Amino acid sequence: MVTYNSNELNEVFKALSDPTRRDIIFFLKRGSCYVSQVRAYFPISGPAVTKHLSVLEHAKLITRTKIGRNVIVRLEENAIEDAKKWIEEYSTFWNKSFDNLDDYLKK
Amino acid sequence: MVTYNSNELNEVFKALSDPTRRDIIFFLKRGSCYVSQVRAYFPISGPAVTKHLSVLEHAKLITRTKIGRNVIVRLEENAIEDAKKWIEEYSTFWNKSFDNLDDYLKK
DNA sequence: CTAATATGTAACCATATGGTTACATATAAT
DNA sequence: ATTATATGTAACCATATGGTTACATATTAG
Repeated sequence: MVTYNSNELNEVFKALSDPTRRDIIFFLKRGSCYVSQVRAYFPISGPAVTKHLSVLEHAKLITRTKIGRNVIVRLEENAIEDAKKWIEEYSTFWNKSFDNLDDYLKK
Repeated sequence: MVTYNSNELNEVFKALSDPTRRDIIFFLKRGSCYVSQVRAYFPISGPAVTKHLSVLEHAKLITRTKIGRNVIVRLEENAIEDAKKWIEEYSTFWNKSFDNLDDYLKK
């Protein structure tokens, strides 16, 4: 079975599958910030935010850097490129995809 | 809380989060086919395939068309565009994202 | 008509997921 | 030194997820 799905890509898509995590990513697009700021912004508990950040970090979509008692969260650009490429590859060949159905419908 | 996540977009990302479903999508890129062909190709039970197809159909990534006792499965292109746009928007502004951190690091 | 084929549904199961509260730890402030 | 703040961990819970087997239904073939 041909698969285009590496473990890394799977982590990225899993991470992107939760709307709160996507919101966190967009929140971070405004700029890097402290975990405390993410916690303040989202209407979920602190530990819930920590979990989401851990998922995002594991997928390499963000990094966490401890500075004193604060932790800076920043976006990391490499990982999402894989997902981007996957989707682009998916849509690039789109219009070539229906030959079989067309053949069928001509019968 | 600003959200860029419509229900539709969420369905798409949820659908894409499973590696088997992504494999099904790539399988269908070869061309539209019968459900039976998808069932034959993937090493999971028939009902498992049916479930995956239902998720993909609900996310509007595929359509199912019943022809006699067969069902033709084909990719549908509109839905994934939303996910593509989301990711593109994410990466478009990437390099502008780190001003806050930069400010911090200059201190 | 009867048998075979294609597909989907029902019921069930183990594990994953996303959330919570309570607590631990480390650093900064007073 | 003591208190307050920032963050993460532990334990737990309800629900979602992806899988299975058994069965139902619809259509085609013999």
